[in-house]
This record gives sequence, structure tokens and C-alpha cells, in this order.
Amino acid sequence: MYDYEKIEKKWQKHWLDNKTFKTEDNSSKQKYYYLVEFPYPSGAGLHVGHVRSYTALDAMARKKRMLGYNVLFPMGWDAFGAPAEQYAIKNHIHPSEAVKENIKTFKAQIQNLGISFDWDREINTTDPLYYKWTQWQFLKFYEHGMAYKTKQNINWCPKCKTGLSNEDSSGGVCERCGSKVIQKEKEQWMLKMSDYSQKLLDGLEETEFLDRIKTAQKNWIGRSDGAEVKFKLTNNEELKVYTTRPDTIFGVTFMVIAPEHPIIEKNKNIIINYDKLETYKKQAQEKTEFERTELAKEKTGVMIEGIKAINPLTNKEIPIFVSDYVMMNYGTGAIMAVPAHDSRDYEFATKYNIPIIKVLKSDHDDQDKAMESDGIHINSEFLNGLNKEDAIKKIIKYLEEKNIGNAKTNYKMRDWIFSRQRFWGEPIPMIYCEECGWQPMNEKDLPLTLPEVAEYDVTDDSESPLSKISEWVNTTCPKCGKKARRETDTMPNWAGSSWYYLRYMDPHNDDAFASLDKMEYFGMVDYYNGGMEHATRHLLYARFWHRFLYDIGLVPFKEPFKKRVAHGMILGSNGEKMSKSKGNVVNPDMMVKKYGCDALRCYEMFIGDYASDAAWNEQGLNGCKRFLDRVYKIKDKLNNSDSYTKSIEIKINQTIKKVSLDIDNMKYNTAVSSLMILLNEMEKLDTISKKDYRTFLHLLNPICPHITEELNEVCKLGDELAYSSWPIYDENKIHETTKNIGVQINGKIRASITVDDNMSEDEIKNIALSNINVKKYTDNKTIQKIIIIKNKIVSIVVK
RNA sequence: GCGAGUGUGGCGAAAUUGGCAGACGCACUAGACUUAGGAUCUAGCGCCUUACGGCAUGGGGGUUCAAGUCCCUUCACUCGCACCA
Repeated sequence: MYDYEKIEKKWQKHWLDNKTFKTEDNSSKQKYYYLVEFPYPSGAGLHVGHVRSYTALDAMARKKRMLGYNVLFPMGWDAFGAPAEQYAIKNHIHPSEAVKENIKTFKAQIQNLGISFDWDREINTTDPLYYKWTQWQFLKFYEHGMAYKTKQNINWCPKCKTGLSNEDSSGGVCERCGSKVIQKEKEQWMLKMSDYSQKLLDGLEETEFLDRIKTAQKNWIGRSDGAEVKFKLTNNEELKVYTTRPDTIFGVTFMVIAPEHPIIEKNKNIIINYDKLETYKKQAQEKTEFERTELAKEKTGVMIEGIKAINPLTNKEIPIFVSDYVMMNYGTGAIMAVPAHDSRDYEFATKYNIPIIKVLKSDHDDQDKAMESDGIHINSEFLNGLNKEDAIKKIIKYLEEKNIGNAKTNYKMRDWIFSRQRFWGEPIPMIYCEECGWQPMNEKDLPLTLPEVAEYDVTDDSESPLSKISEWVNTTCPKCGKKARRETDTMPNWAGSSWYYLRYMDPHNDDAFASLDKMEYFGMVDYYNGGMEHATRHLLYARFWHRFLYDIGLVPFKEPFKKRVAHGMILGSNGEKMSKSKGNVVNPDMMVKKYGCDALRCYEMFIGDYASDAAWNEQGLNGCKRFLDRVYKIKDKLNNSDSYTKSIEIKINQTIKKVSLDIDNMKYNTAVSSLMILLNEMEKLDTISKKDYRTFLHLLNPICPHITEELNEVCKLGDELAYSSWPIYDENKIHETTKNIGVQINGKIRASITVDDNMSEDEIKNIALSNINVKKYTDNKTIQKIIIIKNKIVSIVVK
């Protein structure tokens, strides 16, 4: 039992006082950039889950320094957002006060863990000196035509009086209060993210994200290749549709348009049942996106009376329906329906008794389904006999020649809704003038800070609380100087986190968000760790933001993150997600107090596969504490030798190799276990050498930095470990010369024999065959085959 | 529905990628030391069987001298996406 509290405090102070982990700005060393997602400093304090990912990256960062790299490993605070705002409203204080308190707690908690962050680079998204640059970058978006204001339907909670993201309104109810979410039309600032669909898709090639993260991003971007086709209408207008299967055009028996499609309004006077369509549209709009897209729902629709469409290939008249299974915001808001080969169209056609024409030959006739796969075309004139791929090529060529259509690629990804009706966010630096319209603020007037008011509340009219603070709102137009009003919406939470990794490179720069030469030196984040929940949104927003800055020449590299990894969650001891209401929350401070932070770090690395969820088990933590007690105790066995003890030399070399590889591959659990094995071996000896011990401590240091530095110091084993070169192993000393291997007879292990490295196959064969346990199974049998795999196994087949 | 992943002792998990399944740790059992033990040490610990031995990596089948690992099939769970035309 050692005094971990004293030791840990001592080294934490030592590291802070000496700025041991300060990253050099202008270094001749090679850089390496480790990034963990910066936390939202909530009132609840640090979660044991934070400990897991911070320790994991800390271990890699510490090891990398020992290999001679200039490691950038920073930390900061993503502190805008609703909880701080709610807390502030309740307690009648400014949110920045709440944030200040929370950061203080978080920082102390993290420093208690001995994570080797460079605290001189600490940033805070709510600091005006930081968000000045977030606002400045918004102005760049605006300047380049990438920011615009438009009316948008947003999810709206009538009780909380606030707009909600899709995530906060999943299931059609407000996540906070459970009210039914409605759709509300609002003017919103948008960023033209859709312009970057293809770039963001292509950019993935330059990254080494986990496959599942790449896939999630690809799905989100949602590229699909197809064609747009113009259908003539009986009133001589045209209806343009988007389809991925233009080859099935001979099977089109009706059209479907979205309820909001402008063609309805435009032809009000010739549509006989216009009122009915209006009613249907209203009903559809009352539904949330969730309800509208609910799978189980039966399809509904209304046929337009008064206009029909003409299939350009068959020249037949076909009916047009309005239905909410077609969305206005994808493709053209209109489709050509091919019920024989699209399940949704099939469902609709069956319900409304619309003819179904097969244009693909299917092997097995399934009467109740649409045949959606590839197939040979039939009933399709010049496409007959072709497969899908060839038919698509041919029909697109035809459409283009006849000027009735063209190839077209679509993306699901939409523009980024960039407005929030909140107080606690970066104010959008735009000013509205009656005469000049929307005007950007002058750069020199940034930052546009939030007003220092203690009292504010949400408004009744869905406006931001800022709109009520007239002394803040009223200003002058930057163009004409007349009276004008500020934009009162603020930016979403995702804004400040879209570029924070750049600020770390140059956190105190007043002239730029980061200088070009520093960005050139530090370059891409080499290793970025974060939760799976950010695999799409945060990661896409940041990539988009970065790519835009690159395109306008403000950052020197295309993609922000090289590698992206995701940690698994730490669950409560009951296997459920930790939550106050379930009473299964583990407080890391308590664990540090009871077991020491080295033990906590060790346990969280040992708990299991890094990417998988793991349930908390305090007894497991106690096991790691016992391990460290033994690490401490074995110092009593030290002798004065400066070379490895012969009998464990191979084990030590093997362990160096194993731990090195395991830390690189984030297989911390087996890294710890191999160190436990090595300790077990050392405990069997009467005495161990200084070199044995120093190497052991060195290997354990990235995971348990305090106890290892302490023992290294008190046992006078050598320089401080933090920057001592990482142990190297001798390739010639990792193979054992003699080894026990198994002997199989007809596939079952029957004996174990000892073999030597330089034995011939014949010698091994003889040893195996003369083994008494082997003889039992070979006597009176014919040996048909003997297979010898060197150093692994002997396999004998008898009959 | 589509896509990805997971399934190994009482528990968390290993398995050098086809070569002695269960390393390491937890829990448990017995013993030692002790006034005491929720400390420490020693030994045991997949299941069945007194033993010889047999059976075991979700289930079923296959390839192989040899399968947790490869192939086919099936089940269960988890996570994404989801009327995207």
C-alpha cells in the first residue's frame, strides 16, 4: 500500500509548474496532433466516460513524446448551449457565470487525472476572444455567397417556445417536455452546405476514418445517380421528375407530386378539385416530418382532376396524384411512378386501382411485391432485352437527344440551418437596414458580444431572447449609417466546434484565427477521438467548414482530420447508461480519492475493447489498485544491476513489443494484461535488476504516469520518464528457444512435448512418437500421416 | 425493409490471424499468517464424470490432419439509415 494521493499530487504539481507537456511552436521535431473532442462543461461534472477517452489519448501522446515527437495535445471547452442558458434563467445570473464555475470544476477534475494536456492552449468557445473568429468566419461565408436567409419549416415545441433539431424532436415529441412538436415557418440563416456534397464525399478518401464512420457519412450525404425527365402535361406545361430508374419509364402508369408542389397553385383555375388538394396539403403540413415518413403508415393521396400527364415514351395519358410520400425538398418534388418495380408505387397503385405494367422479366413471380432488382427489360420497345445498366445508359442518351431529360445526380444532404432562437450562442454579426437590407458587420467591430444582462427569458413569439433587449438590438447600418436592427438569432452549438482544432495551433493570436505558418506546421489532426454520436453531424459540419476555409485560401490543407476513432461508453454497473434517475452514476472524483487516479486510469484501459461499451465494476478497479500496490512493493527486490535479468530477458523483450503495438492500436486491455504477466514473472524472482524495473515502469508510464515517475525517482533508476526514449526490444530476444507444443492424434490433443528451436523435423517426430501418451493412441494402429508445424503443433493421423 | 456490427466460463475478456480455447483480471473455494480482515500470501477454479474419458466458442451443416477463426445456412441482440424516387 503506497500513498498514492501524495504521489499523484506531487507529480501533477511538478508537471504544471514545469510545463512539462507544453507543445513547442517552432520545433525542428516532427509534429503529432492528438485531439479529443472538447467537452461541454455541464453542471454534472466529469463523467467516468471522459476518463476513458482522455486516458487513452494521453497514453498515446505520452508514448509519442518519448519517441521524440513534438506532440500537440490540447483541451478546451465547448460551452455554448441550452443547459447553461436554462440554468442561468432559473438562477437569474448570466450564463457566462455558470460556465465559469463549471469549467473550474471540470478543469480541476481533469488535472486530478494527470492528463498531459498543454494547458497554455486552453480555449473556450464562449470567450469573446474566441467567438470573435467564429463570427469572422461567418462573415467569410456570407462574403462568398455561402450564407443566406430564407423561410424554413422548423420543428417547434409550443411549450418550450423554441425551435428543435431533428434529434431533439425524435418521435415527434419534444425531448425536454414531451409536448407534440409542430412545424413552424421561420426566417433562418442557412449555410450552403449542399454545394459541398461531392467535395465532402470525395474528401473521405483522404481520411482514415473507421469504416462505419465513413459509411455513416456517405449515407448522410446520400448521393444517388439517376435522371431528370420532363413529362408534358395536358395543359401544355411540363412536369419534371427525378428518377434513379429511367430505364423503367415504359412502366410508368401515374405521376405523384408533393402536396406543396407549385404546379397546383399555378393551375388553380383548371384543377377541378382544387379545394380537396388544399385540404390534403393542410393535413400533410400538420404532420411532422416524423409522422410523414413513418414506415407503418398507409399511403394516402388525391388524384388531380383537370390535368393529366403524358408519358413521353408511350404518349399515353396518365393521372397525376398528390401524396405526402413524395417530398418537396428532394429531387424535383415529383416522381414518375412505376408500380411494377417500386414497392412504394406498388402499394399506392394497389390501393387506388391503378394499372401495373411490368417492364422487367423476373425469374420467380411474386404477385404481391414490386420487382425492384436488376432484370431483362420487356414491354420497353428499344430497351427490350437489355439489363439495367445498359438500359439506363441507352434511355439517358435517348432522353438527352430528344431533349426530354438528362442524367442527374442528387444528394440527400441539405443546407445547414444556422439560426437558433437562443440567447447563449454566438450572435450572428448581421444587421438589417430598411434601406440597404441585410448588411454584414465590419470586421473591425468584432466581436459582437452578448449583452451583460442578468434577466431574460424566452419570448412568446418564437424570437430569440436577444430581440427583447432593445439597447442591444438597435444600432446603425454599416453601409448608410441610418437606424438599423441587429440580427437576434444566434449560431448553433456546432459552430464553435467546427474549427476549434485550428485555434489550438495558435490560441492567442489576435490578428487571425490561426497563422498560416502554424497551421502549416501542425497540419491535419492525426488522431481524433470522439463519440459515435458525432460521426455524422459534428464531423460533417467541421469538414464542411474546414473545406470552405481551404477553398478560399485560409487554411493550407484540405481535410481537417486524418484518423477518427470512437470510444465505447462506460455503462452503470447494471449495464444501463449512467443517469441520475437510475442512480447508477459513478463519480470519478470519488474513485480517484478511494483508489488513486493511476488505478482508475489503469482500470479504464483494462476494462475491455476500447471501442465497445463496458459496464462499470468497482471490484475490477480494486484489482488494478492491487496490481499497482504490487508494482510498488517489488522495489524491495531491486539489486544494482544495469542489465536485464537473464531468466526474464525474453519476457521483457516480448512485453516491450506487445505494449508498443497495443498502445498504437488502442488495445490497452492487452497492454495492461501483458504488464501484469511481466510483473507476475518478476515476483517469482528473488531479485530484479534496475534495468528490469526501469523498463517495466517505462512501459507502464503512459497509462499510470504518477506511480511510475515516483518509483523511477525514488529508486534512482534514471531520468524523468516523461521525455526518456521509449524502450526498444531486441528482435533476437523475443523467441523462446525451447517450447512446449501439443501433439494431436486424429484431431485431438493427446500430449505435450518440449521442442528446441534447432531440432530437425525427424527429431521432433521421434520425440512425439516416443511419448507415452502418444503411444497409447498409436499402438496397434497404422500411422498414415504426420504433420509438423514448427513451434506450433504435431498432428498425427492414425487408422 | 436496407446497411454495419456483436454472440466464447459465474462476470469483464484473451487467442501471435487456421495450430494445446479460456491468457490477464474479477468473483468464488480451500489453506497460511493474524486479536481481527472487505489486508496480504499459497493453491484451486469451463461443463459432465469417483476415475478413464467425454462435451464445449448462439444453433445446424460443410471444407481441413487441425476451425472461435474459412464457406453455406439459421437464430438472437445492438447500432446506424429509412417513403430520398
